[in-house]
Amino acid sequence: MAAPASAEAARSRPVSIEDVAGRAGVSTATVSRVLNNPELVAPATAERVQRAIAELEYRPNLFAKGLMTRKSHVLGIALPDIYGEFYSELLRGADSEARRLGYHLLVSSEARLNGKGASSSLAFGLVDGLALMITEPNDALLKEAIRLDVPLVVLDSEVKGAKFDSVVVDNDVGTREAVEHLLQGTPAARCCFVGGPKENFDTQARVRTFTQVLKARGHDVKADQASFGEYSTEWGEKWALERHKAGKLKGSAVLCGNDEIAYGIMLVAQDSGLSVPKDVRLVGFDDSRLGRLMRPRLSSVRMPAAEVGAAAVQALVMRVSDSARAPRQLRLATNLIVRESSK
Amino acid sequence: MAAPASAEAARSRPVSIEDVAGRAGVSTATVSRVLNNPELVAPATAERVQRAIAELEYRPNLFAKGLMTRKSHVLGIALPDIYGEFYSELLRGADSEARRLGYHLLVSSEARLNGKGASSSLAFGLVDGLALMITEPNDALLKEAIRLDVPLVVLDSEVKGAKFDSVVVDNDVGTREAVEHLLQGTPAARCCFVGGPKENFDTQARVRTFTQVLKARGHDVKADQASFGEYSTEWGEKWALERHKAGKLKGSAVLCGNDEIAYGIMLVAQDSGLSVPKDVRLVGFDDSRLGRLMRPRLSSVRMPAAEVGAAAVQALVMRVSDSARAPRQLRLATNLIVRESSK
DNA sequence: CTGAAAGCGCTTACAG
DNA sequence: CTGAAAGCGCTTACAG
Repeated sequence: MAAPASAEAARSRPVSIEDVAGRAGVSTATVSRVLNNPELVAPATAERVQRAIAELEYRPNLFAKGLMTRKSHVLGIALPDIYGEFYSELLRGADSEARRLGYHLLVSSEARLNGKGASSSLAFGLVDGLALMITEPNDALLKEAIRLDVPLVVLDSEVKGAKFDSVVVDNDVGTREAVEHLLQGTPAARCCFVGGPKENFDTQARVRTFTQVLKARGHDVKADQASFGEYSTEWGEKWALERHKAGKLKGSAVLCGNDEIAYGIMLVAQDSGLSVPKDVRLVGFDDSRLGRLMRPRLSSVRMPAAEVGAAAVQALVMRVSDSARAPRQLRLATNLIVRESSK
Repeated sequence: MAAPASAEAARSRPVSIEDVAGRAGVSTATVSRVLNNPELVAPATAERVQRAIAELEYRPNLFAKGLMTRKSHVLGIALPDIYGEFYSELLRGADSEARRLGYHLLVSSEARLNGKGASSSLAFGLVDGLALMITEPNDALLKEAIRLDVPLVVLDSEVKGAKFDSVVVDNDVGTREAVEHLLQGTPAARCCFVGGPKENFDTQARVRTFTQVLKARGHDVKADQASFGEYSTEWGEKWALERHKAGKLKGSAVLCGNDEIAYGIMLVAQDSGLSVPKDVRLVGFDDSRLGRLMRPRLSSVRMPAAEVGAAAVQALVMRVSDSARAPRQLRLATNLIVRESSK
């Protein structure tokens, strides 16, 4: 009564539920029940079916299943880019949470909708829900996502009064901690913010808080105290070089848009014979591995990247089972981690 | 004759091909042809159908489609981990190639099959093919992948006489270049290899070449010339510290398993008052961003990560359309990039 | 506890 | 060039 060595290889088409039913001497309905609602089936019958499944190495056709259930157990996640630790961490957090909940992740790493709009980067099908990260204004992309008509959670971008969930990082807390930390020991007039792209939501939130905190101390932020560029070491170097030429680098305390920018500034400072943190105090953003590798070690505002990914997946899964659920805005805190670069 | 504002929202179930057929006054077969083989349909008819599709905002049900075509246009990619630039780059390369070819990527970032085997991390369904990265011996995982019975391409791992495609990096070329480069200026007895985990396929390939090249110069590699640990800065620091204590760091030329290890060694060397490259010459592996950020800038062997990802996707897509295709082994070259750390 | 049968939304010979 | 109809492999009321 042993099964043929390779049941499946012998036939032309894959083993179907019908084959299993035949072998177990039951109807396909019963096989289906064994798979999905075993409590409805008599133990003895169930066991017979299970044996047939094992012997035939049956694996359900998920297309047929999805056609009935309208569920794929696949979630889409669309990121503007996949580079850098933040995205890796976010993806990892999302993936492990998805796995835990019985889902898989369909990843798009270039969801940018480059101008033309034609590139329909979200041409997902088969997904039960979509997590979309939007870091800069991009209405076209958001509209496209909404048109997909699946549960949607937007990351990093706040849309007031939206009909979908969102998960954002609360830049405010961490930024405030960082600025107040820098203010201890450096006068407000010598504190600077060196951010990423001006349109970037995070950059905007951070500079806003930076400005507020200084203002609360009675200091109006001057034009040259807040600069915008990109999230790169090069931009940090450029800023530091100019600042140094103007004779204003020494004595500054700088909050950087990310750790790479901080690294660029640190390199220039050190090359110029300035000591970090004695002459220049530095705080980065992201708490990346890079920051821990620098010497002096970089103080940095931690972003809960993995948590963002996991929260997005959770929100999506909740909504899949309860589409009436009220839209939720989740805000995850950031926090300052002080290391040597700003002591 | 304008379409209702929101055709889909009005009904309970989504728009189907039947709705489109009704509106355009044709059969569902014709609608299907317009979608998949427009050249079989009269232009006037096709246009009428297209209009109906647009008005109703029809989007095909991919489950039903897949049930017939047995194609999802989704490719699985399973990595042991998702951390680090190598994986990010690989994923990015794979994703953009997939997009170009009309596919999507289902990503699993923890394909490790931790001992128990139970964790069936490859529980992919719905995929047309699977790219699986295996960096250390893991027969259970490979077997599981084979049992999935979809086109398979294995990354980073060579399986002789296998029935599936594989894409590997040719460590040999780059390693050879690197060792010969170090040998110019440093005697063979003072050249070292500091690798990652001993079981790691890349580590093994590299130490093999390292040994061969030295042997070709008439030098037998001593036990303390090749060390194994992990791919981390900490391991690099540990190695360098011990080596320094033994008074043997100065004058060494070190080929490191990755850039992080190199960074750890560089930190210790500099802290010990040794100059890189004057007292210690360093070459890393991966040509990561980190390497370019270090000062002195790190020489490194470039790994074509994005190309590996893209090649994997290509192989899979080819095999999806031609399952009779003979298994191919693709080997992508590595190359040394000399910067300041080994001059 | 189990089965017969309808139905999910497509594609594709087969006829015309 | 187009349509009627079968069929892909499941799930799920509905009966019994």
